[in-house]
Amino acid sequence: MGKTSHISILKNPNLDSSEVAIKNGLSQKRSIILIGHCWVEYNGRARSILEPGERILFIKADGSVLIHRPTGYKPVNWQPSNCYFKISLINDTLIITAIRKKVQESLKIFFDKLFLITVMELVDEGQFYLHVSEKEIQKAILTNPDLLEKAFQPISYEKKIEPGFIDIYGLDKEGKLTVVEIKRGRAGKGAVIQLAKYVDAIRDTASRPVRGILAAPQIMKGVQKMLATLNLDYRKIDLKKCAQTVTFTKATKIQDFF
Amino acid sequence: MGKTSHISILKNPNLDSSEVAIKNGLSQKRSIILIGHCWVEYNGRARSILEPGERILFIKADGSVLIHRPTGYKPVNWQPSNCYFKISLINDTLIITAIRKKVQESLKIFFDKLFLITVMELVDEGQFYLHVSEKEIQKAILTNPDLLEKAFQPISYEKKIEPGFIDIYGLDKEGKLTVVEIKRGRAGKGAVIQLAKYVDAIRDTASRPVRGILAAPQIMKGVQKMLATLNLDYRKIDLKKCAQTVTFTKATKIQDFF
DNA sequence: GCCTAGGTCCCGTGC
DNA sequence: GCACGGGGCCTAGGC
Repeated sequence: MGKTSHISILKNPNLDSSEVAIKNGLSQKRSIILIGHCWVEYNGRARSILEPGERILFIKADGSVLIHRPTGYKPVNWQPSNCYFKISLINDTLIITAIRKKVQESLKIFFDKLFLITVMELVDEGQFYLHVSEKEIQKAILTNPDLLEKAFQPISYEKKIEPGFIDIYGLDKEGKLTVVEIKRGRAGKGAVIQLAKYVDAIRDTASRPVRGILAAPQIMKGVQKMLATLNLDYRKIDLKKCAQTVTFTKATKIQDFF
Repeated sequence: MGKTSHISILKNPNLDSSEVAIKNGLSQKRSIILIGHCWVEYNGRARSILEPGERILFIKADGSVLIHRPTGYKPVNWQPSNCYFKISLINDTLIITAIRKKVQESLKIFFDKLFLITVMELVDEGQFYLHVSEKEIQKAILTNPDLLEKAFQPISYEKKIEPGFIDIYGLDKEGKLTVVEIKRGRAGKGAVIQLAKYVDAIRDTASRPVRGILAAPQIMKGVQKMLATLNLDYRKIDLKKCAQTVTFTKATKIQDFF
């Protein structure tokens, strides 16, 4: 039995002490990893049987369950989060049952030998970002203007005018002057006001028709209406495609991408 | 350092010995679990950043990678099987890079603290059996066509036509050409569209009347109406009878499933 | 390599 | 609650 500030370990535990350790871990909402020899039955939307073998069982703090074989990206059996557990020890077999209530589904794991039990309390407050920055969206659109709109032609970017900088300035497919305001996340009314300001400024100096486009992956409630009132457009931006464009151009330029 | 016949464990290892253990584990095609404090960068089809926190890194013997946070069914970052690795130790940071060659993608995991390293050789030869899959329903209907409809005669299955594959193709009791689309769960509008697509394709090539049947245990709201509009039929599938049919033919013993 | 389709898909979003 | 679409979907099967 080893112990750190975060982790308790049991090596080659007998099934009795395993039962205790698992029950304690579950009641304390810890994450648990069991490595051992087991077989599995699943009953629910479908049914499955997994014959005996050595696997890794991972029970997370939120009640999700994963059973992993030594190969393959996917767990062979699993249960999504928020399931509850029953632990029992019958005839030298430790039985862990994970039950989902919403969808009537149960997963039964039978262990006859455990090699290692790890019970952890992991502290993980880090944010996860699946994204590209506003600069990268800009770069992606400049590289591949179709990401904004078919046949768009950029003229300049970060163009300085009186009220500030225009993200992208160009011509649409009909040759109309166009101001593009980019937002990385869900665009709100502030973005619309910013765009309207630039469009007005350009219209004043150019004294010819000017289009305004709000480019963002999403817009907030009511923004569509506001845009319509001000006669501005919204173009949905596909962040994934932007990421691909940026990554690709970067990778071809910078050798040591990998 | 503890050791069983299958498993090597390092508790609170320093980064130097971690580097050695991981390199050895990889070269011997073992499965490796790392528990520690890390941050992650992913670059490929999309891009992501995961800020520092305590997680579990799981590298499988086939070169698949999973990074799990303390909650959630899915790994926060991952790499499918067959990727290769680079391990380096720079400025008190252990960097594990997992690279996919087919799709140009890289995953970088940076550890500044490791709590536990587990290196395993898991022996897992057990077979996995999944029942009540779409394939099984298909097999059941082919074996006993009455499960679909009285006097139905299958001609072929997985028949390739222009838009895709027809699950079952046959003749109904009146000898009319029939396309069957099978769904294992509750069939939605997507299934109807799929069916309609195949029926149209067959009608074009056969230039005679063609029936379309959606075969599923249940259908979603509005699907019945959609089918009626498109002049397609629905046949409710009894999963229990399908399972029995397949069980009998395969002579596998799956008692009290239902 | 591309395309097609299934999945115990899971998961978010909108109704 | 149900229905629908997206995912770094993954994976298997054809061509």
